Amino acid sequence: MLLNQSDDHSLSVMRDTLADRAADLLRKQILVGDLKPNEILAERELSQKLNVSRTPLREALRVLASEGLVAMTPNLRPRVANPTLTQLLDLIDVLSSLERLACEVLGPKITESVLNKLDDLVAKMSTFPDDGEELDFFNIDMNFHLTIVEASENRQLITTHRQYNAAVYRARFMSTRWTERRPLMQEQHSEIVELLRQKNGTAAGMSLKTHLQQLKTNVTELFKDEGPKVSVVRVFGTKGGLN
Amino acid sequence: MLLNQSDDHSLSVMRDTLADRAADLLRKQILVGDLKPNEILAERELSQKLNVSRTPLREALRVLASEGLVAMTPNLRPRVANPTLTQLLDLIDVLSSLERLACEVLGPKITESVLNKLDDLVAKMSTFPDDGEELDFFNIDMNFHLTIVEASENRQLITTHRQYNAAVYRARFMSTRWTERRPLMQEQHSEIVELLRQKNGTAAGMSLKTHLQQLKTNVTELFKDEGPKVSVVRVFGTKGGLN
DNA sequence: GACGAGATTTTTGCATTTAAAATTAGTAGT
DNA sequence: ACTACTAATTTTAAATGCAAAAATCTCGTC
Repeated sequence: MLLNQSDDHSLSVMRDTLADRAADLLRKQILVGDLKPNEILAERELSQKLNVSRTPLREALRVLASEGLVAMTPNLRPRVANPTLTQLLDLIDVLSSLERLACEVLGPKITESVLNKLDDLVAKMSTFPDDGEELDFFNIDMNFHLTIVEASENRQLITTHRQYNAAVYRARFMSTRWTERRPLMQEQHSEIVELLRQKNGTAAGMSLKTHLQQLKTNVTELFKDEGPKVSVVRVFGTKGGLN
Repeated sequence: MLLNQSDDHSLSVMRDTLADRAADLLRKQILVGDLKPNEILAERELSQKLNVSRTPLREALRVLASEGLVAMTPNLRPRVANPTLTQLLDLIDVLSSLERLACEVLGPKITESVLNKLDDLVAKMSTFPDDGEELDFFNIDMNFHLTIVEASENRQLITTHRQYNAAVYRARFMSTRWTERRPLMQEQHSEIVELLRQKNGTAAGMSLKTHLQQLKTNVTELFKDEGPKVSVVRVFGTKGGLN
């Protein structure tokens, strides 16, 4: 939990500031769900837990706010963002577009090594046992999408995709627990790889887009159960975060 | 230049923090070119100019860094980001995708009022005098694209588009100065509106995408002249900004 | 005149402090 | 018991202070 100077002497990490490391750690904790939506992130408390002063922590929180993971309203305590259904659907639409672009860029220039990696992931998914760890299945899915995006080699795309992915992470995780829909998922992945192998990025992009359309319907259904539970928080402006 | 509490008592503005306002102002200044690429943004100096202490300014700079407008490396003075050609082309690809999504969303639900606005902008562009102010022409173009994106009503899309637009702003401005290519531009805009009127978002999206492809070639040519001039700056990691 | 080692100044990173705003607790009144 | 209001407490926003790192300057040397 502490934010110590890492013991390994890897150069790049050394050069990180406390604010950077705090942001990284918090981002991770929000993703995994260690910090739950709507949870209060009081500066003092957090800075003590992280063993940092409030200044770098504040900087980290502000960055996370601009990424949409934290909701900050002036004078109010920051909270972990808690997107509404509409916001989630909007996010997924953009995420779709980004992954679609990745396919289109990747199509013409895809390498054997990437194709092998994708094949491998498809295989892993198809042989995944029904009683396997949910998190493992999720990670396979995630890796599949990430592999495609990273293979695009468009740095901006990769960064923005990472941010959007973070914002819908929980929703995506919940969605993979829908065991009945896993076969369809696996089939769609397989199709995408096939189209990429034919270097048909456009078609692959389309396919990926409809694939993520499924995510939207899943999320919508999930929200019927989980959504109303969460308390609504008062909001002033649309400045920072997902409110 | 100062960052005063605005005199009008509009509620939402009152609630802004100094960091928010500093970020807004700096963002604008970077866009317009008041702060030029690679220019050093020393904390003390800037904070004095803005009449703020270093703390809120630092927070603002960090946010701008996460938006890609400022390049921050630990212990080094922040600079206005100065994207390379590859980065610009990557940015434009993503920008394209975003605007394409806007078209696709907008297509089915477009209203008369939006169509009128777009018609108006196309008209303004077609009657624009050859010796008119370059900035005016640019603003017409900008408004056209912004109108489409905002009409999508996807908040996330609008925000991310704003960020990407900011990052390529200068390049886009330079591109509109290419007077010979303006007629083509105007024609493409007109086509897009026509497709949107037919509620064919997909086709409009495609058209918009090829329209922005033109921007890529323009930027590439512009870089041949302007690019090499700029000094390259040493960089440690890819952490913050566009380096 | 160009170059480089070392001292000096400047600048960032982070902690701490102060002031203002929001939250909470408490109390009186109904 | 419930509300309305006030006082005490907590929390953020912003300014300031200090140590460490980088940039700049000085001055010999070639």
